[in-house]
Amino acid sequence: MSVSAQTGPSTRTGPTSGQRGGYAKGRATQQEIIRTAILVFADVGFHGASLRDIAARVGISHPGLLHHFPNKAALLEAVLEYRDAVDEQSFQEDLERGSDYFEAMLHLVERNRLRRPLVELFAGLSTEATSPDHPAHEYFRRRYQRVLDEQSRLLRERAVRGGLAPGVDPDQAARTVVALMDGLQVQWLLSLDRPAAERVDMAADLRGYLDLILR
Amino acid sequence: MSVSAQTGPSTRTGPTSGQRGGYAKGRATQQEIIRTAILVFADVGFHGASLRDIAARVGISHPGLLHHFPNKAALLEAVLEYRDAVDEQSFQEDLERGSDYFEAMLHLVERNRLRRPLVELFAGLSTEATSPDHPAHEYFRRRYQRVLDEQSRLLRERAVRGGLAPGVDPDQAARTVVALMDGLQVQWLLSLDRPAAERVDMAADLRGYLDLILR
DNA sequence: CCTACCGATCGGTAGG
DNA sequence: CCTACCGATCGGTAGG
Repeated sequence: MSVSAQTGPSTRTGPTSGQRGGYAKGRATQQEIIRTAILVFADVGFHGASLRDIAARVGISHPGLLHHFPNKAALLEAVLEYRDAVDEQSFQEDLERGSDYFEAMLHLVERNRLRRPLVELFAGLSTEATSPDHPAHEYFRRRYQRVLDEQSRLLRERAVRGGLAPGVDPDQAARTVVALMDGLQVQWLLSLDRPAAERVDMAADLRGYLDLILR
Repeated sequence: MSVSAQTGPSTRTGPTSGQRGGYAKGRATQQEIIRTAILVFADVGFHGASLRDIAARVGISHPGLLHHFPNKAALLEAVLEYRDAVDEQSFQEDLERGSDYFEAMLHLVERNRLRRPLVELFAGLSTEATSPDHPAHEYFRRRYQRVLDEQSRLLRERAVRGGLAPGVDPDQAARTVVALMDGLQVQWLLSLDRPAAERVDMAADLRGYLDLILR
């Protein structure tokens, strides 16, 4: 898992394709650090996490971890980029399979049910990072800007085609959709203490709102 | 608070009413610790906060702080109780002044605009505390249970009087209202970087949703 | 010269 | 409430 030599020829660019073993092992270790950091950050937040804990779970020393990521903030950045890449990939694949945008959003929310650590991570960091001096502040500021802009654009497009219920403001609806997804994550995470039948169904509740505003 | 010997006859509960000056100064210090702790917890979260920092801002040593609150979790509890008391008081006063429940909710959200540290605190802690071993986990579990139950009850009452738009499920709407308030807080906090005119108006967006489901 | 780390330790801080 | 500390652990860096 953390040791996969990969010696064969490769057409890839970057350090992945070196001769004599290349950096493949290093990349594999980085991936495992990122996956482990997601679990730990999700559990105790960025401030609460210790590099020693993350490193120990991976089976290396914490200076070993710092060889791959120069500091804690750099690790956080890699984690956020990883999360975005994972989401963006499956979302795009969904769109290419013919889903419309809001369907793809609902599928994304449904997939999140199987990725509790990622949800915990994102929910926790997005609130931690509202502090202007948090290392992920800029990341989240830009992320929300981007997501809200895209959401507004889509709803305005629908509005001109008559796809919005009367009286619905596209910008307000965009903020509401995003807020709803964030807020439902908290309720869903808290509901995981309860039996499966009583848990919050994030996709169903989001669909409930979309049914109110789309037509 | 956790150790109140209470030997003399007193009609009041707690150490507030001692003779010879009593514990008034101690209570004042406790209040200042709580108010300072709100600022610090809001800024860096529970895990990120240090008792020495809070104590220093109050002007005491950190063992001095621990004289008032036996540990970090106890301080957090006091902070949460303080927040609830503040909110509950103004909310009830609002209802007594004749506001209906949803009006009072909107007023609460409007008041939050002037209490950024409390909003940061609550937004941050509510996500931190989704982890089952977080010291505030039980508090938030119960709080959401209570708020959602009350919200559902109110919406069901409205439904039987015909006060809900057709097709709106009261339980789902309850979760949506709560999720919306939580999610909008994150967007509002992030929008504080921007000029006042571009900031998220939490009350307006909540009203937008209520207008969709109430009638 | 490279990689992938190690054991030890830096100055400070955690809760108690 | 203070000073004076504890066992441990924090993020980060030294030389090898």
